[in-house]
Amino acid sequence: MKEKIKVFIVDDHPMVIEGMVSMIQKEPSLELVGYAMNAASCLGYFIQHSADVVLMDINLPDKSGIELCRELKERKPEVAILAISSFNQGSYVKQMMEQGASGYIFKNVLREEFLQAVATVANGQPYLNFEASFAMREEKKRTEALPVMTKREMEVLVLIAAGLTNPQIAEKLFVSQSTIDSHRKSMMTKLNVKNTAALVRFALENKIIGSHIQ
Amino acid sequence: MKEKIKVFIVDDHPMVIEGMVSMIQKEPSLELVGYAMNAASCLGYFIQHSADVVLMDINLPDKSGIELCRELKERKPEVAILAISSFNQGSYVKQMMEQGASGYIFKNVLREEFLQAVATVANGQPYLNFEASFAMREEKKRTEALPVMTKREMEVLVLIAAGLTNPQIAEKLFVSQSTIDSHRKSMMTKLNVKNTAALVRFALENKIIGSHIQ
DNA sequence: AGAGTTATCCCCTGAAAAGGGGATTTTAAA
DNA sequence: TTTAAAATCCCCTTTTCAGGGGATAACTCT
Repeated sequence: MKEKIKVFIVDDHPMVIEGMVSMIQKEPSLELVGYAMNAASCLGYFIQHSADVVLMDINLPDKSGIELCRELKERKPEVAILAISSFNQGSYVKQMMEQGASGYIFKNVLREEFLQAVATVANGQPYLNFEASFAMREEKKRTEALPVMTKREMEVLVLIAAGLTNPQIAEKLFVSQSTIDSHRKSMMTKLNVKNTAALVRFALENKIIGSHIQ
Repeated sequence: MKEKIKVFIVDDHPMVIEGMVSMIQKEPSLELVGYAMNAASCLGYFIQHSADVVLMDINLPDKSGIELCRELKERKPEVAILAISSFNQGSYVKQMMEQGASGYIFKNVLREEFLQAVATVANGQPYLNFEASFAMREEKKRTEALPVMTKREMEVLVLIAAGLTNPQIAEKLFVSQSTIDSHRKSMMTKLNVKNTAALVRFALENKIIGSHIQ
């Protein structure tokens, strides 16, 4: 008889853990070796123990799944990581895969697909469910379509969105108004917009600049 | 012996359903009478059957939990609804409670609290977990601190953020430029900002206007 | 060493926005 | 039915923005 696949869970939702545990226990080919509700205790577990597959939520209380994925892979490259996210978080798929995850599924997958995904990544192959690969393609399209802003342009854009005028920005960055004006013009040309309003909106919607509510 | 509490689940995540089912089955005072993965089949169930408590996810594929809550309460006012949300959705707490939900908990509650919540709402009392009531207070503070925009001002703000100039907006709304100018001024006064950039940013961050990526 | 990009600076013009002031009518609420 | 708020319009001035046209040093990549 084949060895059972050793599974470890990191998720901060007891309900989801309970659900995954229940699915795993009903499946003879899988064996639950432990679970954690935050990144720290997950890393703690892997100091002395190991597993074949880690089911990893991308939203954790102490650090992001992306960060945890990177750290775990650094220490335990042989462990396959299957990222599990709530939907509407498609933008993380690309990042997780880049950090070494073997697979990515959404929490709304059916039982069968979930088991399939675990088996696939345990076998060393990648697995993305339909929505995840769709989200990844969309994300790629989106970022590729995005004009490249230079460092300086970003700085200026942030200050524009903060409500500063060109003269104020010029003063803050110790350059002349003409310079700020040039940056502004080149950004408007790149983004194909005609005024400040559209510029700010574009920047916020595409997360070129972070939006923090005061 | 007391009657068991009849529980129905609506959630589109099989993992979460599995988790809740598992918790319910381990608890002798609870009885699972069915589950649905979308709003339509939930409403379908309640045509012929009933339950004491409905565990309702606020993110459903076919309609929002807020809408489903309203409809279900309309037809079955005697059923207690316990809303269950992923975190970072605190803004929905207030709306759900207004639509007749008896309680609201986040998916990261512990098993004990989950069972406590079910028992409480089944008993006719409201139940909010700590995070939910905190989120509700925060949401209230946020919206109360927000200056009140009039209908017309909203319309103008949306068009400003869309990148239209005052003359263009005036043409679109069949009023003079002076009118748009007045609206713009009054908004800037209310929001205490000094230019278009800050105006647009404020509007987007406070979801006064919806942000849709093209 | 040369090509391309980035960052800096300048000129010009006309349009739009910012910031004051005030006024009228319509609508909603008390 | 009075009052308050909202929506409409106009005047004024100054500042900033938008859009064209350039130019030059610095840095990066080949």
